[in-house]
Amino acid sequence: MKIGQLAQQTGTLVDTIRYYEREGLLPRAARTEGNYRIYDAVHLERLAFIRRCRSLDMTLDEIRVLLCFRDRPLESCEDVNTLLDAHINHVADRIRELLQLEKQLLTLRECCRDGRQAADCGILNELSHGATEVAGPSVSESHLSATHAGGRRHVVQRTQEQGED
Amino acid sequence: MKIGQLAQQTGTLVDTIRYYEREGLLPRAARTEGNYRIYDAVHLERLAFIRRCRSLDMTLDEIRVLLCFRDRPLESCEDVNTLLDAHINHVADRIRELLQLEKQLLTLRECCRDGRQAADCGILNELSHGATEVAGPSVSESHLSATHAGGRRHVVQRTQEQGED
DNA sequence: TGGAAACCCTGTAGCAACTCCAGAGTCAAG
DNA sequence: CTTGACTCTGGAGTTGCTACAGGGTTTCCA
Repeated sequence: MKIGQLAQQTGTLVDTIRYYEREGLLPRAARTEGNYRIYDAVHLERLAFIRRCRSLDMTLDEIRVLLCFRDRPLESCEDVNTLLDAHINHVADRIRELLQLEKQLLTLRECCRDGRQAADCGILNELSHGATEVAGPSVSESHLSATHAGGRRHVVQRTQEQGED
Repeated sequence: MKIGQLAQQTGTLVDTIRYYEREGLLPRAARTEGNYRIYDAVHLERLAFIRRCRSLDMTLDEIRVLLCFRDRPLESCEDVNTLLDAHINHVADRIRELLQLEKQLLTLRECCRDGRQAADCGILNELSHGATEVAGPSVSESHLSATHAGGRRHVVQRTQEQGED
């Protein structure tokens, strides 16, 4: 099958598939005479695996490791467990951070219940004046962060339509 | 004061301060004869404000809006409240997403309690085989995402030491 | 058969919010 | 006068894509 079909079947953008190939997550695809990439069921399986991992918010590096294990089925899978545990810890850490952040924000929000002049706004005053410390890396001292996505703003995976066969 | 001192007092990297200036969050600083930036208490206050907002995980765009209100103290601060409410919602959404993700990961982890061969690893099998759907954008359909930081991996704000005065 | 539509190719730039580096200039102390 | 600490500018790199531009290929339909 061609790249567009693979994209559709896995809910991936064509560009993303090419990106994974560049990154070495997918092997270089064979080509037709016209230089089109062609894929088979093995590719589809592998890409589906990658997408499933991504939907669990794993990094490409983490996925690379998992793929590595898939490719060597005789080795012990202990490191898979370790990796997953680490990932679970990342997520748990981030949840804790965000809960704390939420609390701070709600406290801040309490400072100004109704519309006033900005000069009297409790929120602006609070932020200017600093009950919250400045330097303290309260959030994001672990390797993961960001309430807002880095670089992918509207991730509406709109698999482009291909003529139905 | 010079940029290094400002950096130290706010727990900010020098590069970050210059970046904020480029981005228009800080006004262009006056210069010495030797072309060094010089700052005063007003700059320090403003930077501290920015850093406090950042520690609450606001985007630079959100902060720009808040700074705008600070600069026009006679206007109503209603939009400040609105902005903060929106931000709180972002954070709450993200928490919900991550809690769901955590649950999925823990379920996955249950698939392989002890070290086996990778071929028999319940986790790898589960990921390959897809009880979790592929295409579903379960995580990150809102505009914010990322368990792992986009672009800043270890955000250990190590304010570089300057000779003690 | 011809031409348009739909698909594919490569390469490059952009996002957010920085961080880091090179290569050069400035300044204070010894 | 040199050393070292500090500063400057400009540019590249980070993550995981996404979105072009500017071309080539295939397919479909009249």
